[in-house]
Amino acid sequence: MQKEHNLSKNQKIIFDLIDKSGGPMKAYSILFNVQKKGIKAPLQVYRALDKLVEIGKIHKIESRNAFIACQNSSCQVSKATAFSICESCENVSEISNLKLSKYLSNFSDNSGMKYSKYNLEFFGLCKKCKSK
Amino acid sequence: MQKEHNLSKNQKIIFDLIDKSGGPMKAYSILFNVQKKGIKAPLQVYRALDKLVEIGKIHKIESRNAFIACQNSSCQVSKATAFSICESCENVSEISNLKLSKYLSNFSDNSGMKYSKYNLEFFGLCKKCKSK
DNA sequence: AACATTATGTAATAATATAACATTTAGAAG
DNA sequence: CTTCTAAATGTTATATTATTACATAATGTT
Repeated sequence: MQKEHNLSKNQKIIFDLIDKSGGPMKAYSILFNVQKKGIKAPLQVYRALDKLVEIGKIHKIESRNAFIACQNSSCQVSKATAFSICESCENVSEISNLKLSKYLSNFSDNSGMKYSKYNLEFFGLCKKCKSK
Repeated sequence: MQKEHNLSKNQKIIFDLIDKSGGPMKAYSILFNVQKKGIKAPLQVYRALDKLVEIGKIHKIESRNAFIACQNSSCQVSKATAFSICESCENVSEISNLKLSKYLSNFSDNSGMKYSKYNLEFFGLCKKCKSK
């Protein structure tokens, strides 16, 4: 069960925007979109983003400097994320594949490192873009 | 076998610096370090980095905006990369694990996407930092 | 030699992200 | 319900990362 976090005003505005967009959004595009709601400075956006990432409501797509709403309701915190990214249309979706997440969460090598988190990004062409 | 690319002057200067550093380096830190060799502008650095990434001599650590020399001589191009990152000391190493790379290269789901590339970043504490 | 491709040089600027400081709000503890 | 603390907000300035645009030079190919 996902713990219910009471989002603050700015956090809620920004989460709702990203969630409704259905895809990845960049920080300054978020800023532009929430200025009418009184959020005027980059830092206000980044602070909300940081918190939303921390509690697992959104994830950062590192290769794109963009943020997407978590599409996996069972994901309490962002400690094991996997995405598929179309290099043509830039569509992003979160992969929820139990076998994959188990495999990666249990991965260990001989480095002596204990892995507590991972992020995986797959790249390719989506169905639509392939057939063009 | 890795194809021998004849690196240009700037590419060679920048690759040698990253390679000798033994770890990840950031673009503007690279710039600072090569100014005495006549490379004066960010763009000169980014152009060399782009090319070096393209031919697989270096990889970008997306979560850190940093670049590291490829530690895997059989890696011709950067299409399948995995790294372990210590969140305390920021040490990064490239993981070369045949089982892992096979598993990920062959991964497919029901999205209809054909994955041609992936990047995986594991986070945790390295041996040294764990014992502190 | 002519051409195409790749690399370089330079200046300006765009895009992404954080530091520092003051104030306010929301919860928890008494 | 008041005192305390942690979290969130507001604001300005600035740091960091990366690209656009345009001119020139070097390299490789036919």
